[in-house]
Amino acid sequence: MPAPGRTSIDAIVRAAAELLEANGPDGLSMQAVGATVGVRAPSLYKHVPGRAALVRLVAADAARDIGSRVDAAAPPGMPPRAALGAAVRALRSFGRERPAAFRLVFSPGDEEARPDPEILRRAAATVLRISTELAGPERALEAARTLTAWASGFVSMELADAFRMGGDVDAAFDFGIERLAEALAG
Amino acid sequence: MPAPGRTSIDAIVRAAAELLEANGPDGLSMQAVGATVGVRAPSLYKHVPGRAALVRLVAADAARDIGSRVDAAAPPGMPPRAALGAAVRALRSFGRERPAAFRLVFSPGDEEARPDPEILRRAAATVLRISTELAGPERALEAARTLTAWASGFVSMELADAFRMGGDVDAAFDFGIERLAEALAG
DNA sequence: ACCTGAACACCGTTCAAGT
DNA sequence: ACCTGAACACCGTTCAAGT
Repeated sequence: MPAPGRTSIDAIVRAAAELLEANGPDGLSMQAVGATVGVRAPSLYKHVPGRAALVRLVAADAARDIGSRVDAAAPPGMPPRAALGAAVRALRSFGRERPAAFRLVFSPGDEEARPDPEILRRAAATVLRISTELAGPERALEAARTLTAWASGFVSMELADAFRMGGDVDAAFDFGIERLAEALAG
Repeated sequence: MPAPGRTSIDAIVRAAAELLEANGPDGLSMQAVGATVGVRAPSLYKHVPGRAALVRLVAADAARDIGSRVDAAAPPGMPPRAALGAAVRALRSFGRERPAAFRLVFSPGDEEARPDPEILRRAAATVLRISTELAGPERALEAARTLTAWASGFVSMELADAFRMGGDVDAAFDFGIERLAEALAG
């Protein structure tokens, strides 16, 4: 009769995500995760191969969440300009709710922390659909890249508190949405 | 007669920047920096208050470098659309030459690693000038934020190897430049 | 004035030993 | 099958002692 197992991979990933959001990347330590789920750090290695893999699992969860939020916000059939706004607003909302998780997904550092890009494929498909409707199939990929670069860059800068010249940041976001929609429609 | 000092703050920052680029953030350890400049790790504390401060000095140097490259690429008097292209191309070049330093400046993580935003002010002024010429004084700030978000987002994604759907990434960059120039000109 | 080794408090990770 | 304490190799940082 094997021991029942005092914790689970789900509880571990959840604890890691909470610690990351509460105390930053350094706060996501194996010892802290263990303490949160009620186990010693070495026991975590029965559930996950190491810290890097755990961080990657957190990132993958976040990427899945982003994907389903973007998909839900901009369902097929929505007029493309409205869909563009809804999709990037969903991304921005996620960034504000879970800034540390957002960084994990979109910050280029930490090679091994990045989730499998496949996970963001559904979100990518939605952005590509919107871009096709706006810019036409010939220019869809370039348009999708322009849109994604702007949206992720804007939210990254906002989270980094990089908008320091005053003014209305919400207005700048709306400005970007409008101008990009026009620009991509060409 | 005081000891001459076997190393210097300049040599330390230079060594830290090289280690960061060569071996990533974890490679920038006090011990490795000490070994590079020919001193034991504790001696570094005579020159710099700690690792976090050292990382910040590396980031500040990188930000200064970005600022002067952008300024030099897009001098006053250049037609605004050409200046826009030149400025963002200079940013992209920097990112490709020093990806780790680019991440230090533009990645939202690592609160304490970010350089004083004041350092990027010259570059910000150049972008704001270009944006004013394109979008007019009323919309200059929004336009500058749109442009900066897109450019930094694009380079970040490129460094993260996030463009995985094939196609020509250079063409997508040029597409972004053209469409943004039109969009900001309104 | 600068540099050193030793020490301290933390990491992540491995592993033999327990249940 | 899972959990543990002990151990190992690393960190950053402090500090008394050397020159």
